[in-house]
Amino acid sequence: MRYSQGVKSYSHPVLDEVVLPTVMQALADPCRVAIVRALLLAKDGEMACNKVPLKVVKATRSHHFAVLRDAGLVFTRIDGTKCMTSVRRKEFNARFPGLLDLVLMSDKAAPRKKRKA
Amino acid sequence: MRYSQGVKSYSHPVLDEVVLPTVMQALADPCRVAIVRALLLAKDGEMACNKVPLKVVKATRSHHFAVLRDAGLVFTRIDGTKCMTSVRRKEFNARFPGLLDLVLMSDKAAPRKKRKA
DNA sequence: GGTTAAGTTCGATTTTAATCGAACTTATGA
DNA sequence: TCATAAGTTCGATTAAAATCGAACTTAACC
Repeated sequence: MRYSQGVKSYSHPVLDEVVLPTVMQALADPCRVAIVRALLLAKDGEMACNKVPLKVVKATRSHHFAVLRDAGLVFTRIDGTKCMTSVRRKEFNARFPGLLDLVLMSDKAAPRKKRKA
Repeated sequence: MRYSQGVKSYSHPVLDEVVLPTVMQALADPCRVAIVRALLLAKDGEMACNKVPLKVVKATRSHHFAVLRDAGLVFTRIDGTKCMTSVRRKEFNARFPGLLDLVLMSDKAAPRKKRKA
């Protein structure tokens, strides 16, 4: 299981190496859009994974945060037993201008995509 | 199979009813990003599905165009035996400002997303 | 040391998406 | 009318993602 390190750590990609489809992929899930929105709206700009209101269990939640991290969207720092996550605003805006604004203004619910008959 | 209608027709969603994750989903596939880029760069702004260079067969191609159509990204009109597709630029820019610009500037190849070990 | 709180990882299952071949429609043009 | 070109739809297969429960780590606190 590789917990061998003394301290757990997260790795964050360099944004220049993140490509568009990866980011789109990350934001294709309503759950993750909700996370990013919550973080953007959070005072202090960060929030414990635990505190973001979601209807999924811990494991799934952890997974979604990892996807967002890998897509360069968020930064996570360790704070005792909890981990505080924030949106990499400045960097991300520089790399993908306008995207975060779209997330911010997307307030609607996100029904599962469905083709018409 | 429902080919009963005299003339084949496409339905295009009203953009206000398209939500962000649906669009993101549509653009999460490298193949589809390539299509949108090609259309944006095409002279006359439109192109026959057939003409967009892709490494997939007809059926798959048709599928990708349908996904883009359902996400409100493109408009398809019938022209004899072929169908000309164009990006719904104005409308789409009004609904999701900046997104098309991102697609346009994304020139890199799009490797399949992969988590680090 | 024991307990709890917060996350992570694994393994398995289910869901959703991508892909293709084959059979089909439709319009065009010889 | 027959053939062809351009797409679509179906059915099946494969490949990714989402989701969960359970076992685990790590830090904090008593």
